[in-house]
Amino acid sequence: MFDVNNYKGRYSKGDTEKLKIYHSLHGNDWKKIGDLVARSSLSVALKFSQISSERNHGAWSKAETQKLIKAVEEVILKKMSPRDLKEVDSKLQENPEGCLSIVREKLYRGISWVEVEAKVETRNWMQCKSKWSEILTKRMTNGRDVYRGVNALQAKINLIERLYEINVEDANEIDWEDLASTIGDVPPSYVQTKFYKLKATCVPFWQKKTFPEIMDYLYETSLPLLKEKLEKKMEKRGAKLQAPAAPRRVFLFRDIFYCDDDSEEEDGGGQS
DNA sequence: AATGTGTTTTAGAGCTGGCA
DNA sequence: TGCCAGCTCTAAAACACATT
Repeated sequence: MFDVNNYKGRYSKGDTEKLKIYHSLHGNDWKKIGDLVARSSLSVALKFSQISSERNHGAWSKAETQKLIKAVEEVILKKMSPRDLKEVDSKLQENPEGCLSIVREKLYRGISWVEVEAKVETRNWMQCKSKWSEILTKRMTNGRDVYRGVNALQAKINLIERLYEINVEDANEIDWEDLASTIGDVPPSYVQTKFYKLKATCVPFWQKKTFPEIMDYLYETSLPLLKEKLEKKMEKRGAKLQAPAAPRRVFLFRDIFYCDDDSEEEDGGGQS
């Protein structure tokens, strides 16, 4: 926070090349390297850990995706307390058809991403994390278009109204978990990114504004526009709104970690 | 201090709907 | 009908915060 070399933006090709060279010269002396490329020591250390392990780039292959799902499942199971595991075990006994359930938060909180990275092998932890939240969102909502067409409009409206209502002074007081319910049964990180997007596209100079200022703008200026837009669309063709699904407290293991590869191809509609 | 986890931004591909 | 503007999605980077 107090380092003038923070907030320097992305590393260019040349920057990363320099970083490699300096690392070969100075080893893990991040402070020195940071000085040389005018970045904070933290920044160069993180960047190097990303580039030192040669990882795949671009779209995920099917096999990789499978591997990731499996890895996340294993890591979550491993982390469960002995008591939880016992419970799982006894449930398995009385109901061998495997209706194991898992509490919601375990699906996205406290996952050790380095462990996942090690199991997936071809991607680094950051990539794994992004990809997982994408997969999870899809599986939690199982195929509903929570953020498409009129639903997207309604979701934005709900989001702004709810945020305005709770009236916090600072963005980090927001309970995203709670806010998620205005969109549907989605992970909190999903709402977060939607909100960032919203403010970035609707609010001019948002970077120079405080959170309450941003909220005021969204509520007073953007909200009416969104409502108008929604109305227009609704009457155009009797588009149907999907009420946001209520968040479930627990999920069935098999609903999240199934390993068919119907993830791509066609959406096939919801089966059983 | 290093490592691990969480949050916020950026970039760009790809789709969609309005309009010339 | 084809093009453009604006949108969402996907991927990943940068930074912040927490733990050990």
